[in-house]
Amino acid sequence: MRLSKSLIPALKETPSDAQIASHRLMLRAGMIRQMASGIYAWLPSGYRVLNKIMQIVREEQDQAGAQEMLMPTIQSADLWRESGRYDAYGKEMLRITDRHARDLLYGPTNEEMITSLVRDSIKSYRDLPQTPYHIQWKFRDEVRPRFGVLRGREFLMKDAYSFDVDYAGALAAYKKMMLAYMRTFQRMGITAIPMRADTGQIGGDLSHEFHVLASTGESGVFYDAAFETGDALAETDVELFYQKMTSIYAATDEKHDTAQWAKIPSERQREGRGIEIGQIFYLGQKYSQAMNFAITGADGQRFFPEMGCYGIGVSRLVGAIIEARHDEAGIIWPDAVAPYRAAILNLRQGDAATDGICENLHTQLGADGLYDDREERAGVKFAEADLMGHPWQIIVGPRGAVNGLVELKRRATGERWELAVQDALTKVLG
RNA sequence: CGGGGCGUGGCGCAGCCUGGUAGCGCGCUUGUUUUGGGUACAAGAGGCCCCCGGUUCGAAUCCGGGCGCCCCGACCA
Repeated sequence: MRLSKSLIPALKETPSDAQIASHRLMLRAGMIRQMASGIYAWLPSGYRVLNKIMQIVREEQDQAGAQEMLMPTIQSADLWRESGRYDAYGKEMLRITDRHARDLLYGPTNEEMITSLVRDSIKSYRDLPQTPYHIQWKFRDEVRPRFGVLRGREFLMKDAYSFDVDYAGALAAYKKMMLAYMRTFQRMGITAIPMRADTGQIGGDLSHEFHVLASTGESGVFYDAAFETGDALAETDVELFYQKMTSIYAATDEKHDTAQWAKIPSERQREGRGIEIGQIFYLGQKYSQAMNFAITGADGQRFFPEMGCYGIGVSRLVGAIIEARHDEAGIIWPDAVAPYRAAILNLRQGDAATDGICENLHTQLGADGLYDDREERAGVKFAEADLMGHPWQIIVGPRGAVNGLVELKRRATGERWELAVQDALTKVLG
């Protein structure tokens, strides 16, 4: 992409209504623009990040045996009356009336809908287990939206739902999903920690929240340093993984148990702040019962399937990753989710040598390269590249260009190398 | 939902108290300059001063009513 032709409106000054780092940086880097309170438009570079995150989530869900589908954003109130949640949900639910005066709502979650869908098509225990998921926009009419995409009203979420014949099956699904979540977050270059959680409005009695460590996080977290080593993640057997993962202490401040905490050697005690980016729940038969989803078992008797639900805040992750990965100059994208893998900075636009090298690099990098071909001073290009946080900057100036050399800069570490064009490219692509 | 604050060119703000033909910085356009960390000079373009009503000879400014947005708290993926 050529920066001169892109819709990536970077801002030199900070918009006054952005309080925290990720919100400020997303606005300044031209990733998003607010369209209404808690509602954002995703501009090209922000949308690229969103898509990369979505893709990683998708791959890991598929890997865990879940099947992708897509449910609508608008739901019928009748569906929610079946479970009793239409009245229970409160003002966070955005209620809509259509021209025929029928009650609709913009979905805040999809338990009712998926249960009804599965109920209508699954009639035998032989068809279970099933784990459908989708990645769709949700709406919760928060009293007070804030922090940009971390706490918007409209947000993109991956939600999966498992249906099993018995508790053992549901538990196996739960464990498998926890493993998939940890792999998902690891691939995105962030440290996430699963913590025992309340089940809140969703229901059920077994639940974990996943928190990204970030100094600006909303909740205080306490955890055992054993999480930092990543040993448990190397475990490929689901049972062993789950055992290891859940035997290490980790809790948010609400669920912090000081007696348990005291048993951990002090040199391994870690306190910090976290942002919740996902939560998994064992639901039991709450919804299958409420919505009369019964099927015939091997013994010929009718039974209610055991359910679980599993959410990841996809749009929130964009903000959470930035909270965890930024400095005074701007964002520091992990390679896997960066909008562009490398920026090509032409320091002397119009110079035959620099133009030639830049065009060549731009072609070879394809869609993952962002070419700053604007008629701007070097300082402007440096500052903006740091702000946008590309993992690599390929700096092409007239001094090196005559000898076929460019400077490669790694955003995360500040390291620089003077390299031949092809060597720089190899390093970036490697 | 309680408490506080703000709406003035794209962005950040001043002007409002004490009514009198709308201003600054950044950005944008053109030219010159500069050429490896947000360059300098010059000339320009761009505004229903959030909306509606009232007071007044005259309202960005005073009064009333709306709407929007932000911050603190309670609440939440």
